[in-house]
Parts: sequence; C-alpha cells; structure tokens
Amino acid sequence: MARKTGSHADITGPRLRSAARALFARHGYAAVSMRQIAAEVGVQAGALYLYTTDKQTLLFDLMKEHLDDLLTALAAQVCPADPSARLAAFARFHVGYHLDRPAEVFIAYMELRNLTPENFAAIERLRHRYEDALQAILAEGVAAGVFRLPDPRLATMALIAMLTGASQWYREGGRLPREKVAEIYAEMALRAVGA
Amino acid sequence: MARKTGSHADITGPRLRSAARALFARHGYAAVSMRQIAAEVGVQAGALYLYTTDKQTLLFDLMKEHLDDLLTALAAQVCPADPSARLAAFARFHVGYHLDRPAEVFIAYMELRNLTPENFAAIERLRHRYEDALQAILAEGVAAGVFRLPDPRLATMALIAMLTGASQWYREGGRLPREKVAEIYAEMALRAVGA
DNA sequence: GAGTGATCTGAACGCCCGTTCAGTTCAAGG
DNA sequence: CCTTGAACTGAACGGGCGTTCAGATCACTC
Repeated sequence: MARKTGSHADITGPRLRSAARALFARHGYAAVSMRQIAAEVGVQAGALYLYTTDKQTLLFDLMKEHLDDLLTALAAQVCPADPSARLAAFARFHVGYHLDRPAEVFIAYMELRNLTPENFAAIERLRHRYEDALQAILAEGVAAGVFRLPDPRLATMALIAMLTGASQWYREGGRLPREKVAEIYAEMALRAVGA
Repeated sequence: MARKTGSHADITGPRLRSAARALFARHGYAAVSMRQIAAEVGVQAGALYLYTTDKQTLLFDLMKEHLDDLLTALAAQVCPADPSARLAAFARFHVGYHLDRPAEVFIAYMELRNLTPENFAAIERLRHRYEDALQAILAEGVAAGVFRLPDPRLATMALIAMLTGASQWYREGGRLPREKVAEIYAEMALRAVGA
C-alpha cells in the first residue's frame, strides 16, 4: 500500500530534512539511523532514498544550506560606515541569527568531523568566508585607530566563539528576551576589542 | 594464546583509556567501536571488559576525570585579592589548561548528549561548579565597582565560551606561543567586562 | 476507463555493533 | 614441578546498520 491521498513528493522531501535536522541536533549524526528518521517522517526507510542519495549527503546538505543562508543573511544586512557600529551590528546579527536556529548551529559546529574530507573542505570554505567578514571589520577598526587588538585573527576566533556560545545556554522564554541578549553580547564584543 | 611476556593489567588499563580518549575526540563516541579501541590497544574487544564495565562508563569516566582534574587544578591556583587580577589569572589558567588538553576538551563539550541522564546530571554538576567559580569573580568585581556588567550570569557563559574556543583553532607550533595566546585572551576578557 | 509513472512498501543484502563466555596461555607462588 | 589465577583469545549472541530493489498502489492524463 502506498500513497494515501494525493502527491507527497513536495511534502516528504522537506519533512525528511526537517526530521533529520531535529534528530541530528538532538542525538548526533552517528547515533541517528535512517530508520529513525523514516519513522519520524512516517515512511519506510527505503523511501528516503528518493529524496537523498545517502546519509552523508543529507548531513552535508543541511550544513551547506545553513551556511549559505547565513552568508546570504549577512550580505543583506545594512552596513554602517563606523567600525564600532559595524561590529555592534555584526554581533547583534550573529547572536540573533543563531538564537533563532539552535538545531542548525548545533549541527554545523558538532558534526564537522562526520563529513567526508571533500565535504568538510567545502563547509570550511563557507565558514571561513563568514569569519573573514568579521575579520575585515576588525581590521578596519584597527586601521581607523578605534580598536586596540594585538591579533585580529585571534580576536575574530574569540568573538565568534563568544557570540555563538549564546545558543548553548539560551532558552526560549527564559530570564532575558533575545534582543536583550544580543544587545549585551554586542556590548561585550565592543569592549573586548577596546572600542 | 595470551600474555606474551609479563603482567599487563597496569598497562592495558591506561592504554584503553588513552586510546578511547584519542578516538572519541577524533571521530566521536557514537562513531567509534569497541573493536576499534581494542585494535589500538593491541587486544581483542572482549579483553576491554576486564577494565571497563561498558562503553558508556568508559565515556563517563573520561569526562568525570577531566572535570575533576580541572576543578583540582583551579583550586590549586593562587588567588589574587584584586578582582581584575583574579579574572586575568582565571582566564590565563583556563586557556592554558584547555590548550594542553584538546582531546579532553573536545570530548567534554561534544559528547554530553551521549551520556545517560544520570551520568549527564553528574557531569553537569561538576561543570556548574567550575562556572560558579568564574561567576563569583565577576560578582566580586561588580560589587567592588571595577566591572561593569548588565548580567553576570550571561557574562560567565560568554567568557567561558570565548576562552574555551581557543582550543578549537590553536595548533602546536603555530604562529603564536600558548603563553601569548593566553595573555591576549586574558586581556580581551578583562576588557569585555569593562575592567 | 485504460495506461502511466510517481510514490512507497517490505524484504533482503552483507556487515558491524556491544557484550558474554568457555577455554587457553603463562608468570609467579608454594 | 605443580598449581593457581590473572590476562587474554576467539567465537558466538541477538540485533541494528545503510542501502537496494522488485513489486504494489493509486492520482492523474488522454
């Protein structure tokens, strides 16, 4: 028996990705089986292979989609001229974007080692492009004399780690609203670079 | 055939832990099999069960040992009276300790979700004790009027994420020596809290 | 209303998993 | 020299894994 009512291709596909995203984030790529994902979708395991070539590609596509969206959203941001204002805007954007997507963030940061070497290289390239955007802001600030940084590259890594960390403890409906969280992080980022 | 020369109990035990630590850090707990660990030790899989009750306990013991050592080392630190000096000392200690133990850090931060609920609770308790040590420093600094922080708890999480992140990009023999790295991070931490 | 093709099932493939255990080996103690 | 027991092997257990595929189903087209 198959296909209860109407066509499901445009429903099952997104549902597969959605179920995989949630399960990978909760239990980890290696600990989740295709049969578990299929059960979540409400389908037999074999049917998943109509929508993904294999489990590895499923993971890669989720991570690539996340980073593509992140870079697109960053590019869409308005970009103030003042380095301090740019850094504050970046920090607010980064925290806000990551608080909205805890599952994607978890996967993107935890499952890198489960990618094949080629897939890993592709993801790292995208991640590096994002880091470079922040590093460019810091370099401008240093050139303008408003930031005091012994090492812009190190500062880039430090700030990204700090800002991304927000999604590890933030819980919806907690003590602080997300705008306030983003605001405090932006303030700490500005101070950390000596602005 | 077994036991080529002499007694191996006091050798195989530590070798098991060491191999498990390295493999878990590189590939992840769920992706590593007991047979892989056994091969690294140079033994059949069954022999591992003379030294650990099961795979889960092996993971838990590694994480607990790491956090116990971390708390012990923190307690052994000299503790300056001035809040700024204390924060700087904490930051230098944290970065240095984590740079020396990349495998343990990786496991402690990535494999929490592979712990059983009881084991997870035990590890979280230890981790919280460590976070509280930092939060106490921040609270003192705020009380003394030398730190400006809208939210000490948030600042604690932000600083720990920033400092721990060092072990994600630092490579032995890289551009910066570890003392310099710890120094820069300590400076950023001080500035981030408005010291 | 017959035929088509997208969609899915259910069974199978070979393989690896964590764990157990009877049996083997061998350094050391009496 | 014999016995003991720690240390380990090698095979087995039941089960789950990712993936494939022939066949069933059924909304749709003509």
